[in-house]
Amino acid sequence: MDRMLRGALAPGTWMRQDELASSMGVSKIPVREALQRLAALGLLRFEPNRGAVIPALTAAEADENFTLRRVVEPELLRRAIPKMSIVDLAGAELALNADPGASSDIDPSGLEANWRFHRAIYVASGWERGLAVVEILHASVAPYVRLYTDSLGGASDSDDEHLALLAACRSGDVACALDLLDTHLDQAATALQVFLTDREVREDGQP
Amino acid sequence: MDRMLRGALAPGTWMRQDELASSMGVSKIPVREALQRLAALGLLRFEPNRGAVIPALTAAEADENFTLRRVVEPELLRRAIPKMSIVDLAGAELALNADPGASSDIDPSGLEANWRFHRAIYVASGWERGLAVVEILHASVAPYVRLYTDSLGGASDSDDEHLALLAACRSGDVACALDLLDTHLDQAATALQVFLTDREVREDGQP
DNA sequence: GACAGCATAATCGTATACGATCTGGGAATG
DNA sequence: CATTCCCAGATCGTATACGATTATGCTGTC
Repeated sequence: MDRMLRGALAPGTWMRQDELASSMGVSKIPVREALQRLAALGLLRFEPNRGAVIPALTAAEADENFTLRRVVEPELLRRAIPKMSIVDLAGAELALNADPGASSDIDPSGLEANWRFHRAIYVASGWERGLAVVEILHASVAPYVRLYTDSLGGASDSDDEHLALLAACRSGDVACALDLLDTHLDQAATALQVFLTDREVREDGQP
Repeated sequence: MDRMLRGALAPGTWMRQDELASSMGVSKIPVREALQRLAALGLLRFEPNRGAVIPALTAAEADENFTLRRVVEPELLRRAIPKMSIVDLAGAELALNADPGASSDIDPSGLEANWRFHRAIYVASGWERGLAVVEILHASVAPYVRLYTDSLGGASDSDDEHLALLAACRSGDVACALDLLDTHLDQAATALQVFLTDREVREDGQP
């Protein structure tokens, strides 16, 4: 139910309560409560008497987002690696392998699979709060990452980085893993940054 | 309305919906929506058919909490200091001065005032998301900080640290400010840690 | 033809109502 | 006397209903 918003909907979309309610076979009340939860996380914004809308992200906000991820995720990774069991490793590998094959129709860019991979690693850290924070940060940029990933034909080049990261986790090489994660995030951040700044100057031209 | 939960209520307290509703002169529905927002932030937990309860924090979770703050808050501070206007500085000073004099009845430990001070600095960074994250982290440990601060007679010893931090902000000395913040958080973290571990072993004795 | 003004439809936000679930205490039983 | 069962009160979660607010399209006027 909440998963529908993890990057699947475009910014600016209005969440019609009656529509969601009838499509899910419930009344507006549980729908509104779910929307309020998402709004509290910043994935949605309630405007008075107008309902909930998926907010647009400025380039500055995206930059903030990735900077936060680049300070929080290393902490998760650092603590996760020594704790990763064989099952955790297998789970992460599974998330990776599910990626190229069955790029499902609702996730053509493999964005969900990508996040499941990172998540599978981070859960081993035992840091629920930190994982939640990162998950929100990831979700709030997801709509944009999806936009430019879909158009640019997929993020298959980052698969190598994922494999290398998984290998580092397996061998317990924390320093190497942290290094890989940092470049991984850095590349994603710059890619999104050029996409957003392009979009912003384009919109300044014809608002 | 949400402010009632910013550390004012003890863990384990059940949020009775009818009670809140009638005390605020509204029905349960807006109350439930507010509770859902808080639950999304982890400040509350909904248990099926039992309502919302303020969750207890383990020592490990408190440790995670402060570790996150110690990686996020420096980023906020680093970006805030060069941007702080004269109004921002005055706002921070005001929050400090309001602290010792009028320790209000609902905030005997000056915890609210303490947070307003830090917040007044961080808002200058322009990082809304990061500020929100830190605010949640602060709020979720607030009930415990309140417990040991109230009993130990107040955190007047940290006023010096606050003054020094404010001075560093004024002079634009980022390195010094970061150092002060780190020790500030470190002290708070260790104090809470001994309090919680004490509490946990005491509860192990008679569960 | 463009634009202000109004009527109508769509949508939101919340009060009320009601079935479902949980809690606590007393009666019945071994 | 301890234990189990059951019922009444309390509380939750959600469907329905309705006033309030906003969007939309039409009409009349300049």
